[in-house]
Amino acid sequence: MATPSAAADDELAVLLGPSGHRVTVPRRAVWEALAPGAGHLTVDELADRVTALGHDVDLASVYRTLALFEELGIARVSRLGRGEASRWERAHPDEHFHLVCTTCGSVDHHVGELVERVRDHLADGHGFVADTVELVVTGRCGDCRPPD
Amino acid sequence: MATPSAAADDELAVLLGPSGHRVTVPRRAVWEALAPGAGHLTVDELADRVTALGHDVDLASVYRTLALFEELGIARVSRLGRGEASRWERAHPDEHFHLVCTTCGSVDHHVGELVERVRDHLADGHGFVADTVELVVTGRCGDCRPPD
DNA sequence: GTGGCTGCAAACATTTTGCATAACT
DNA sequence: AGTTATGCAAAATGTTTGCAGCCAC
Repeated sequence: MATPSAAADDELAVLLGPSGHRVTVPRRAVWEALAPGAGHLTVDELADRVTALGHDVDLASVYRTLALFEELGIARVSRLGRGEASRWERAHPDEHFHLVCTTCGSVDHHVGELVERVRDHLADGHGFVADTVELVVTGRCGDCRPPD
Repeated sequence: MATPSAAADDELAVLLGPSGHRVTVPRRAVWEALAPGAGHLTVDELADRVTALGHDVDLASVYRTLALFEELGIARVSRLGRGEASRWERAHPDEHFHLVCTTCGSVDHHVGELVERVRDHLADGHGFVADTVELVVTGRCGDCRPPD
């Protein structure tokens, strides 16, 4: 499959068109690589996936594409660990946070009402209008936790 | 004041002594620069403060010192913005989170029960043992918020 | 056709590391 | 004395940018 699907093509056209940005091969490829279920990808991993899809996109273009996607609100970045690279995913409508296992390195999403609660808490008289809420929890996941 | 105070000296001796680490000039200087109330400092800012205190400490030593302090649990690092450098502070006993204003760039602490609540929430049947909880909220602070 | 987008390469910023020397206990 | 920590310099990493040519619109 060396060509991004027509579906992704259309989808991107809808997402990019209104803002006057062009639909290009690198952008379609990055959007596909960033597919739902792909998890939290570093730019390098993303570039590898793009290559696996049969494209040869420069790292700089991947960075520029991601910056654009973030600006448009269709991708999301998080800084998950110490000294680690940024990790990207498609933006979800759901508020969620990240559970980073320090043993196996897995990163899980955790959708919950917690993030919303943070927002509410701040809205109540703290004079701070929350824009983004980034919640990262490190620890040991169920699989890596030493048995009790 | 070219010499770190005796107080900081004693304090560090207490903090480092038990673990067998030595009390040295760079470590005393970094500990002083990282004084409470100094806010969230980048390594560069920290190095500048060290210089202002009359010392000449190499950046590599600042990094090594901070890594040690973190390992000992007496300093804390956060990745606050996109592409930004890490910011350091002395570790507090209080759980807290950060409010980053996207307009004026200020970073405030916000001590609250929220972080604790996150921990409790995860402990209840999610199989994840939380180690650190990092909560960063971006938005507009009271001073920068447009009047209603 | 034209302006936005890409690839390339080089610059940049932050952080880490190897090694000989200096300093603490 | 015996380590351990430091300074220096170089490398590694992640990300950004300038510019000439290309491509979607």
